[in-house]
Amino acid sequence: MTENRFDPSSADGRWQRAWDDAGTFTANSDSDKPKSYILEMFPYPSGRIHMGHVRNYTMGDVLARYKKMQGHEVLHPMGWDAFGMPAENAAMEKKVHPGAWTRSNIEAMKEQLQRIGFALDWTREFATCDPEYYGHEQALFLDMYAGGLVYRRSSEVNWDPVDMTVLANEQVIDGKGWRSGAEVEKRKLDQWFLKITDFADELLDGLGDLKDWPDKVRLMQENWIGKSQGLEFSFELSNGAQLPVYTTRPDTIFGASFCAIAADHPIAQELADNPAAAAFIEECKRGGTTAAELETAEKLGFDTGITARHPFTGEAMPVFIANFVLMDYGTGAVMGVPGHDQRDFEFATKYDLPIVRVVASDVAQADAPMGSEAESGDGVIVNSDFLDGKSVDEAKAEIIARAESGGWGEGTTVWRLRDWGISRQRYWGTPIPFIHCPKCDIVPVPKDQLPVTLPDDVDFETPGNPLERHPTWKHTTCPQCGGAAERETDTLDTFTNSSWYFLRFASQPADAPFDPAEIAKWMPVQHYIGGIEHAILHLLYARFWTRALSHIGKFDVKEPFAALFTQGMVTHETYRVGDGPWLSPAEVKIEGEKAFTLDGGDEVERGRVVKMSKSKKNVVDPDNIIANYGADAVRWFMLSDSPPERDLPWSESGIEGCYRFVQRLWRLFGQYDAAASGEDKALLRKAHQAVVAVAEDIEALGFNKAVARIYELAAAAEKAAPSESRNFAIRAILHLIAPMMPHLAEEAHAVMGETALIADAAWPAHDPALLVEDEVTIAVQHKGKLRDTLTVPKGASKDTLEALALGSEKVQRSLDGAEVRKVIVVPDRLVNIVT
RNA sequence: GCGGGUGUGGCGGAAUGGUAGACGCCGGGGACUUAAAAUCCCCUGAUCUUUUGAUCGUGUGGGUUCGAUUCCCACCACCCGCACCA
Repeated sequence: MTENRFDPSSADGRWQRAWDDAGTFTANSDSDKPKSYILEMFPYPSGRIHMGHVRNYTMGDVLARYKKMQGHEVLHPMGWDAFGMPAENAAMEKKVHPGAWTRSNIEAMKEQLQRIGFALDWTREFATCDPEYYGHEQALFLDMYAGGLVYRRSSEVNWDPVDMTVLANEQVIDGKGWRSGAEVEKRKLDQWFLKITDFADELLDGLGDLKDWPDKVRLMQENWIGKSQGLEFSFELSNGAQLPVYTTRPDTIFGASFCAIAADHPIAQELADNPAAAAFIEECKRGGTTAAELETAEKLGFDTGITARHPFTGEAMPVFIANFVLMDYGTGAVMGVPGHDQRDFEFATKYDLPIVRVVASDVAQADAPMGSEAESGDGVIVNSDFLDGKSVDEAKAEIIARAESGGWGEGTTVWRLRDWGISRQRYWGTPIPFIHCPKCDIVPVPKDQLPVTLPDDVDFETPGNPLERHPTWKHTTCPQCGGAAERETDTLDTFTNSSWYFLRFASQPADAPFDPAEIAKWMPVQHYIGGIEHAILHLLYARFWTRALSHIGKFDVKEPFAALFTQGMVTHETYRVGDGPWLSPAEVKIEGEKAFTLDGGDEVERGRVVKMSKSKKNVVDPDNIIANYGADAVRWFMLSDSPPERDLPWSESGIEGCYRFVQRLWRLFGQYDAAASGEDKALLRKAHQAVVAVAEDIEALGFNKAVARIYELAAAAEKAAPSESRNFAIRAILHLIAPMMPHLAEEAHAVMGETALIADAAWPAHDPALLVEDEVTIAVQHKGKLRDTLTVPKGASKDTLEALALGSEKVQRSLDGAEVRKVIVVPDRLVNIVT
C-alpha cells in the first residue's frame, strides 16, 4: 500500500460500479440457499434523501449484507411510494405536472441512495405511480370487490368550500382548511370502503403470533382495533319507541339512573323541531375536538322529556341528549350508571340524578356512601336483587344469559376499528376502476381494459378534482349495456399503494400482480424496518391486505412481516436568535458553550435537540456529509453510539470521529503482513470472540454494540506485534466491517491481493475452543464492596477461591480482624465475604 | 384521563442479580514537527487524601438479597400513543 490514506471520493464510486457490473445484489429466486427478504419502508419521493432515510436504510443494508455473508440468498429491494398530495401541491405552487415532479425527484433520490452504496436489487425497482403497478392494484381491488370486501356508502367528509376539495383530518386546522383558511364543512359523499372490520378478529389474534414485533406496536394496534365485549339491549321508551344501548358493564344494570343519546342520534334528530333541543344539538356539534378542549369539556345534557323503562325494576328513567356520547360507537346511546362510570358520575352530579352503589368491596359495604368519583373497579354486586353477592364477572354472565333467554338483548362484541374509507377526490392516485352507468348502476371495469390510466393533460389552476373537471376522461361507455356512462373520478387512498408493494417486489410478472410461487419462496419479509409513525395505519393496512388477498385465494400468507423494527429518529440541536426565524446548523458557529451567527456575530440560542425537520431548519444534508467524509463514515456514524430504536443526535465531532476510524482501519489493514509468523493467543482469542459477538449483535440489531466490539478488537490488533494471529485478527476485522463499511472493506480486500468481492465472501469461521478464556478474574467483595481481584485458572474450585480470597492482604486489611460468618463463592466470578 | 416507555459521568451510551461507567465524543497533559495538520501515548464520575487508599455514586424514598443499574412497592420528571369508546 503506497497511499496511507483511504480516499472515499475515488473508492466509493469504483466499488459501487463493481457491485453493479457484477449484479452482486440481484436476488436469484431459483437459488437453493435459504432465503432472506430484508425490507425497509420505501420512501415517498419528496425530492431529497434525508438523514432519517440514511439511518433506516443503513440498518437494513447491514442486515442484508450480513445475511449474504452467512450464506443466504437475500432479497433487498427499493422502490417509491410515489402517489400523494405533495405532488399536487407542487403542481399548484410550481406549475409542474405531478408526474414530472415525482419522476425527477425519484431520479435525484435514487442517485443519492446509490452514492451511499446500499446493497439493493435495483432490477426490481418500481414506483407506485407506474401504470403497470397501479393497474395490477386495480385488478386486485376488483378481485376484492368480487370477494365481497369492497362496498360503497354515503359518508361524511371534510369539505373545503373555497378549494372545492375534500380534506384529510390532518389538513383541517382549528376547523379551517390548511390552504384556503376557509371554514371546513361536513358533507356527505358516496365513498368506497374496504371491509377491514371483517378481519378485526383475525388482525387482533394475529398480533399474538408476531413475536418479533415491538410490544409497543402490537399494543397500539390492539388498542386501535379496540375489541370490547358487553351486552346490547333495548329500553322501552315512554313514546313507544325502542332505545338500543350497548354496555360493557351489564352487571351494574341496577345502578342505571338515566339514559343518554348522542346529538346526532335519530331520536335526537326527531326532536329537532323543538328549538331548545335544536339549539343544544347545534352546540354539541360546535364543540372543539382538540385534546385540551375535550379534557376540560363539561358534561352537558338536554332532558328530552322521554323516559326509559328499566327492564328489571320498571322504573322510569329520564333520557338525555348528551355531549359525551358518540354516535359512531356502539349504538350511539348508553345507560347511565353514575356510581361506576366516571362520565356518568359527573353528568349525574350536574343534573342531580340518583347515584346508586351496586358494586362494593364486600357485602357489608353495600350502604357505604359513594365518594367524589365513580368506582369502576372490581368487587361484589350489591343492591341488585338477584345479582347480590355475585362477582362482577358472574353478574355480567348472568345478565347476558337472562337477556338472551328473555329475548330482550344479546351479548355483543363491539370494535373501535371502522371500515377503511379509501375514496380520495384527488388526481395523483390510483383511479378506482368502476363505471357509473345510468342503466346498470355501478359496473366494474373489465380486467382486459386495465389499467385505467390517469390523463396527462390536467389543470391545477381551477379548484376541485382535476379528474372530475377533465373534458373527456370520465366519459366512457358502459361495459354491460354499451350506453354512455361515466368513470369513477375518485382515486384510492395512497395507503393502498403501500399495502401490497412488498408482494410486487418479491415477484413481478407482467400479466399479474404477483406470482404465488415466488411469494411462497420469499414471504414473509424477514426483517421490516421503518419509523414508528407507521405503527398503526400502514402496518395494519398491509396486514389486512395480506389477509384479504389470502382470503380470496391469491396465496397462503397470513402475516406479511415476520419481524418488525422501528428505528429512532435522527435529531439535531435547534438554533434561533430570540424569537427570530430558525437558523440551520450551517448558519451557526459554535464556540464552547455558546453559538453565534456567521455574519453578524449575534449570540444564537441553542435550543432543544429534536427530530431533523425543514420547519426547524435543524437539518444536515447527507450529500454534503458524504462528499466530505465518504459513504462509510456516514454509515458507521448511523450505527454507532445510540441503540437503533432510540434517537440519534447528529454531531459534527461524531462524524469526524467516524472518519478518523475509517483511516485508522485503513492503516491497520496496511499492516497486514503475509510473511509474519508466530502465535498471539490472547489476540487470537479476542478475534474469535469478536467474530461470534458481532454476529450475535447484528442479528439482534444491536449495531451500537457491534461497533464497540470492533473498536476494541481494532485497538488490540493495533497494539499487537506482527504474527499469524494478528493477520487473522486483521482479516477478521475486514470481514466484520464489510456489511457496515463496504467500500473500505472492498478496497482493503483488493489491496491484500484478493480478486473476488468481499461482498460475496463468507462470514469468518470461528474456533469454539478459542471462545473460552483459560484464566478468569475473580472479584473479592467484603461489606458489598470490591476489595481485591484474583487472577486464577478457569474452573478453580470453591475451596481454592475462598482460601485465595481470605489470603489476600487487601481483604485482611478490610476485615480488620472481624469474624468471618459466611463466604459466598460463585465459581469464575466472585467471592463475597460476610462478617 | 387511559395505556406504554425512558431516567446511569460534561454528552451518546455499556453492563438486565455478581468488579458500574465497556466503546465513542468532548476536555486535559505529553511525544513527533522549524511550525501546523495528521498520527501516537497517558489522564479524564465526585469528594477527601502526599501516596497506599477511603467514602459517596445508576431520578427519589422504601423493600427483597451475602450482593440490586438490574427484581418488588410507592413517588417524581420527561417522552410517545390513544382519547368522552359506554
